[in-house]
Amino acid sequence: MEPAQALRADARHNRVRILEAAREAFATRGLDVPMAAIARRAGIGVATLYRRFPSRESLITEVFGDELATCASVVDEALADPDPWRGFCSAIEKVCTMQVADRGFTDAFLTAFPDAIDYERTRVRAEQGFAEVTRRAKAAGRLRADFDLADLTLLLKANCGVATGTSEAAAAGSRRLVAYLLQSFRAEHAEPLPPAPPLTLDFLYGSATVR
Amino acid sequence: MEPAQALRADARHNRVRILEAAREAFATRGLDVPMAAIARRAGIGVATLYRRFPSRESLITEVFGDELATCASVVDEALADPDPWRGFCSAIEKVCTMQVADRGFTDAFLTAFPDAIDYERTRVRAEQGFAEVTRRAKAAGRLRADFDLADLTLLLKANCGVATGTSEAAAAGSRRLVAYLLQSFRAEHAEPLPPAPPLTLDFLYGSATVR
DNA sequence: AGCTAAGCGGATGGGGTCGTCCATTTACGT
DNA sequence: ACGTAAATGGACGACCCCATCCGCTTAGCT
Repeated sequence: MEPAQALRADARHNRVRILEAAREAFATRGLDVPMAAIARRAGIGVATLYRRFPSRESLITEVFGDELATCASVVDEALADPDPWRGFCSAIEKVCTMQVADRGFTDAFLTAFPDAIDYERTRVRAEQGFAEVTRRAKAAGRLRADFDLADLTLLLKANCGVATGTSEAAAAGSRRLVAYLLQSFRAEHAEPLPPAPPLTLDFLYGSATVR
Repeated sequence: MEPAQALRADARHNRVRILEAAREAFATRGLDVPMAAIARRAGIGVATLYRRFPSRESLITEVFGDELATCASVVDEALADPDPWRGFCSAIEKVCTMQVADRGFTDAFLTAFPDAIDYERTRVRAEQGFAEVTRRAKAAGRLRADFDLADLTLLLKANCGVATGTSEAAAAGSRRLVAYLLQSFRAEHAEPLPPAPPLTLDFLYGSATVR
């Protein structure tokens, strides 16, 4: 993942400064913050930034690799919870909180990364873990049987819509939305639903691609 | 609203072509489609566009005035329905469908218009009408008592998040989200919720302002 | 038909971002 | 201490978008 071995000491140092700056910048200004702004915040020149990360995408991938890993660990925690339903709920709540806190993270979920292998690998791992959480929660009779994995995407995208701005109000909105939806996800009193959207790429990512 | 009287015939003609082109462009490409693209689609020069609508905002206001009026009439239909709950549900379903069909409409809901009076007036009218729908649905014992008007905004914003792209999948997602939420809104089996977000401006509009 | 003001659209300047090039600086092995 | 290759950063050209200016065209009245 990191060919950062052969780098000279100063280059290695700058590399982490770039990543810190990018994380901050993405979090507060979203994914399309100018590259120059990131460079300035890191206290380096634009050229250095471009040499280290040839495309904006590679930078994003690197930055959100960590946060995606956090997602995966959230799923692992959910799997470790003896109560499948509680695990299910807290996993969703945690991820949604992360989304609200970080605007770039929100965007990253909506954006297609044609060739970010590591990224995609972790994502798939988290997804499969969550599928297992789902399976258990259904088996325990707490999660409605017609819950579809696409409903997770649905919830995340809905949460994205609520998470505009980083204000406290957005956080409150997100909490409430999640509470509403979790209530609907419960097996008790479940009523028929329209079919889940197919989990195609253009639903996952809208039609957005990073430039 | 329309000082289009004193215009020469050709100018009047071009004005409607601009509006048509703008409606299409906003619907398919979102609110920040280049002005030049609108002009080209309308088959006129940029200058003409700017003379007729000095700011992008004035154009948006004009274009979405109609659609907002449709919203208001949707609310009126809901008020006319003898069954308050059915009115409540169908109003929400209709507006959400509109949002999915028109990307610009979605954006318009998220964007602040500091001085679009007509626009704002209609919006307030629709909002008050919906408040009445809400009151009746609660009185009929169908809508949960702790439903807050901010929950409508919450739902609309959530729906915006789902409505990226104009694909059929987005429509299916929206329908399912709405079904989930309407189920949670029902009075029966309602459970405690975290507090509703305050209906402040920065929640309504994120921190977005049209440029 | 002819006049005039309204209307038109291309060209243009100003601002902003992207991504590269190259002269200069700096780390690090000897 | 010194030489070399790695690393740096500012300047630059290309592109895109906004919004205005100005010389030309045309509708509509008499």
